[in-house]
Amino acid sequence: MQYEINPSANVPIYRQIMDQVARLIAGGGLRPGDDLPSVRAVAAQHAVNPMTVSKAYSLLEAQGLVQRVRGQGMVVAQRAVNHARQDPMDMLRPSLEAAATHARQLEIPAARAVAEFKKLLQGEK
Amino acid sequence: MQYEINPSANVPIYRQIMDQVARLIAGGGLRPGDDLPSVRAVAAQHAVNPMTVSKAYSLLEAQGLVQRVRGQGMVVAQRAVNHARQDPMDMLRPSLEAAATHARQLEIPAARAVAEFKKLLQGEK
DNA sequence: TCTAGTGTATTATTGCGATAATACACAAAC
DNA sequence: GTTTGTGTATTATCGCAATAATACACTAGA
Repeated sequence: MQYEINPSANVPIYRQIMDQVARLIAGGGLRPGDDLPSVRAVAAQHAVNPMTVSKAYSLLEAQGLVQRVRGQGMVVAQRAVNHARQDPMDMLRPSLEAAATHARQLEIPAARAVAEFKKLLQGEK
Repeated sequence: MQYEINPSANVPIYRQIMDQVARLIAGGGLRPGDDLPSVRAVAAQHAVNPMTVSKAYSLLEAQGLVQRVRGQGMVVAQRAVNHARQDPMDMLRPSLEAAATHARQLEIPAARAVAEFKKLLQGEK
């Protein structure tokens, strides 16, 4: 597993990690019992401070999505799926709304925006 | 004119303003010579500090998108359109890419994501 | 001229995200 | 038992975003 982290994004790193884990659990890419990448591994791969990763994991644990196994690591909680929102679409909608707002401000025709979106969805699978 | 500002977003307020103005100019919603909402008006409407709005305007001026008319206000620069990216789609793509990534992580079928995107584009026009 | 309306400079303060460098408690493997 | 690998607590520092409260320079209009 590998996180997609953008240090220069306007979204805090610890939040990028949290959101990705939450989506992967909701989507099924991460299942109860699965291990999460270790704090140090993530920190090294992305040149990020370990405490930043730890912060993300701690908050995920507080949300009940992840459990800490002492001396071993972080594991997706058994009840994580229940804690995830019922409809994954509810987690996607904010991103779609943002894109729709931007398209409107840019006065890009809906058809063109949709076409480009399709291309991006299919292309990088 | 009215900005859409989300104080609780993870994007800085001054950046939200900047991005909106840039998109409106690129899209044609704001044309050279048009007035921007006054610093104090925006600050009052959104319960935001005037200096935060001023910061956004100053940076937009540094980018050449906007000009300051002393004692009067901010005006969209004549050459603003040239300074805007050639293809507005280039300004939209990042949002679409983010949404596509999220859809993939949530394992939402492309067809469903596209359908929801269409709905959002048409619905709130 | 006076008033109201522009944007801005100034100074100080608050909170958050992130880093750095250690050190600790724990578990699995050899 | 020592080593290696988990996550975490601690303390301090840094930079940025935002606020607060004034004060200034300028312009348009009554």
